[in-house]
Amino acid sequence: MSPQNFLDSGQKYRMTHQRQVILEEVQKVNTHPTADEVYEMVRKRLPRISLGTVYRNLEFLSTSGLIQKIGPPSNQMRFDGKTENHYHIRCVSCGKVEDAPVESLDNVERAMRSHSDYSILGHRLEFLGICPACRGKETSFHKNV
Amino acid sequence: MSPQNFLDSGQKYRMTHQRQVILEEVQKVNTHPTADEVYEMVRKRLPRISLGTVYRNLEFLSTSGLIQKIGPPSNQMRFDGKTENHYHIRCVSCGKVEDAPVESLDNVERAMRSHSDYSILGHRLEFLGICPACRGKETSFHKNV
DNA sequence: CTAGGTGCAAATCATTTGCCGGGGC
DNA sequence: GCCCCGGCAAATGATTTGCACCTAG
Repeated sequence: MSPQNFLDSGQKYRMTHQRQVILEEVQKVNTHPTADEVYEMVRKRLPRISLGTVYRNLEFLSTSGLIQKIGPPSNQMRFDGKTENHYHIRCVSCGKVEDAPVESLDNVERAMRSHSDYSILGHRLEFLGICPACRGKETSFHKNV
Repeated sequence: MSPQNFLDSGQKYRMTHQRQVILEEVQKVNTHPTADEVYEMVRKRLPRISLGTVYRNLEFLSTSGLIQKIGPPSNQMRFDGKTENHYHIRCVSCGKVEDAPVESLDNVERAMRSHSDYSILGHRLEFLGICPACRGKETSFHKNV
């Protein structure tokens, strides 16, 4: 990947200094920081950077595949009347959530119990995909991811 | 479970009309509605209900185990410098996120591909637990869950 | 010169909370 | 009467966006 034009899309994006620093800071730690924490880290090197820029660039970097977003696939909570443990699949295009036809991963959770020093309370598995209704409809993804 | 006192904790909580209606509406559908959607659904039966009440009762019902919260285990996004597919464990007490020592569930994703009519893009597996540092420290959970 | 980038502040969106009156037991 | 509750509106907290300037190509 060229330093200037690292995306193979047609657009020309620059790896600016701010972007570079944010990327380095996120890669440097293994604490999976929040946007605010990244802001604090970056601010030590770039005191005049703004929180908005950090958000913009974290979004940019994760869209580019250089870093990963963890957690909230959507920022809106959803509720489920079924209380048994089961999994979901979320359409990245329309944000719809349905149940996933997969049996419970009890063995995986059991493995975690022995490999980890955490007290394991449970786990959550979610698939991401495009639902039949959305497939073909859109070229780019909806914001609701 | 008695209709009035359905929690085995010492406290006495009532299954009020609003609570009952919210519970029924969430159980009635399989669309995993957002709080707003629940509000709209419930409003058809209780026009004067407020959004705040819906939020309060969804929280109450999920804490009671009568319904389930899906998605955002925390409402704050986190970022990861590692882009390879890997899993995480989140401490429900302090909100910290670490990598989970579990190999990739390629076979599960492959199974989903054949069982589902979604175009599968990927999956996310997250364990919930209490980290060694937090264990013993607290009796009740931090808000950061 | 044109477009992407940034800093800054204001706006948005989901969610939470304080207040206060009302009803169940 | 006491305490849980619900309606309402204001507060909060994370994230996004509009705007004006700036800078690389």
